[in-house]
Amino acid sequence: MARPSTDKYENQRQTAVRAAAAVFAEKGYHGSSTRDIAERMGIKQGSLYYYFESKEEALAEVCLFGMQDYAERMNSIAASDQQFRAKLVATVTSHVTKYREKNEALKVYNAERLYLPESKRRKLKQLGSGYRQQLEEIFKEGVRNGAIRQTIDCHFAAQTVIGMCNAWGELIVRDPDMDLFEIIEKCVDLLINGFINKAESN
Amino acid sequence: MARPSTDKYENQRQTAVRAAAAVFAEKGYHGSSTRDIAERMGIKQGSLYYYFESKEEALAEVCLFGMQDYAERMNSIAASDQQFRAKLVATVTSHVTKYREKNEALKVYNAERLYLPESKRRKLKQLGSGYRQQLEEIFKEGVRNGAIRQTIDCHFAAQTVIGMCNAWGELIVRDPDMDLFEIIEKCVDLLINGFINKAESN
DNA sequence: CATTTTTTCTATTGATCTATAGAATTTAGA
DNA sequence: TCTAAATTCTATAGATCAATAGAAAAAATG
Repeated sequence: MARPSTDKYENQRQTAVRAAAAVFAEKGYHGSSTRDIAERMGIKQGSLYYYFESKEEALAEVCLFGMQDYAERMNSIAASDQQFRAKLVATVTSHVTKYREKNEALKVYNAERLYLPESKRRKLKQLGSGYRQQLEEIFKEGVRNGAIRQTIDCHFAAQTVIGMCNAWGELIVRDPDMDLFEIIEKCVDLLINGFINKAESN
Repeated sequence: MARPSTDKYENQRQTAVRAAAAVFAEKGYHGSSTRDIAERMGIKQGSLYYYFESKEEALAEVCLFGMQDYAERMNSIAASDQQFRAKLVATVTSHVTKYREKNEALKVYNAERLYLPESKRRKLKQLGSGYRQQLEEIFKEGVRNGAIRQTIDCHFAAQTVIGMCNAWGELIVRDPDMDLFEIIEKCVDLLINGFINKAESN
């Protein structure tokens, strides 16, 4: 039962995680069979259990894979020495770009992670709320140095940015031809300036 | 096989749709069994088929139930004689409030509708894109009469508002204690004004 | 080449699930 | 009350699925 640590094993396991991500993204966790996953990577159903202890473990791995460096990137953005606006651009870019890169895994994280039992979700929760908190800090800093309004609710702001990025991420996954750069630009413009026509504003 | 049209039948069918909505919302379509649904309404698994031809039909009904008057309400908002801002407030209010009212059904519509076959999704698609188009029209009108900037991409704007409302809807469903009014206010404020501190803006 | 380790396969178990058929029960109408 | 219709139940067929055990094949090692 001990896992070999050969190169081939690690490679195949990575392949398995990606295959699971693709299948889960398409059919949902409960709608996918272990047979689907195995077939996608060119092995038989039973052989999959050489790489995963259970289907549930596969889901956990996919979610982690989808979340990981995404959370790490936020760490470096938050710690960086940029202006508020630059940090916001970096956040949205990082978030939305992830959907293009490992599109399936992040989608699975958002849509299916709640089916994991508490024990397997703990680490994910940590990553997720760490992400949100750091984004919140960016907003708090923005308030402090006057980049954004004093009245902004930073918790609300962070949740909204995440929600907006996820919503566009979904659309991006479904339509690979979409222009990422354009979307990022427009999202940031909306977040900073709103839709209002200042010339007419009271 | 013909369906009775007694009051009791209609009532029980409605009960069945709501039960299905609740179960699908909690466990997902594929994660739910017809037994779960039947049990929730206090009948046996087999009896459920007196009200639905198939599990899939149940999903279609739930989605329709979740979308219907939600789309209708948008019709009347778009047709109304209000200013841009009022229409935006009405839209966000209507959208977010729906999540509180029939919370499960709308969540199911968003998360599970793609599992329906084309044939059963056609009507839903119509409702959905009708909704988006009317929201787009509201923005176009706003551009025309100068309420919002000329440079706003109305398609982007509509998608973003929908995405933002859905994201908050999800959070609202998960936390029943959330203050709807506050969220609506903040969403609209963000959409109109952005986060920027105008006093400092260049 | 011989042997050990790694990887994949086959075959199967037991569970669960959708859907159907027909019996039993309840309700409504004459 | 008697009868017909409506509603629910029981029982089961047929299919699929996750997971396991052990054989077979492939790859690595000496």
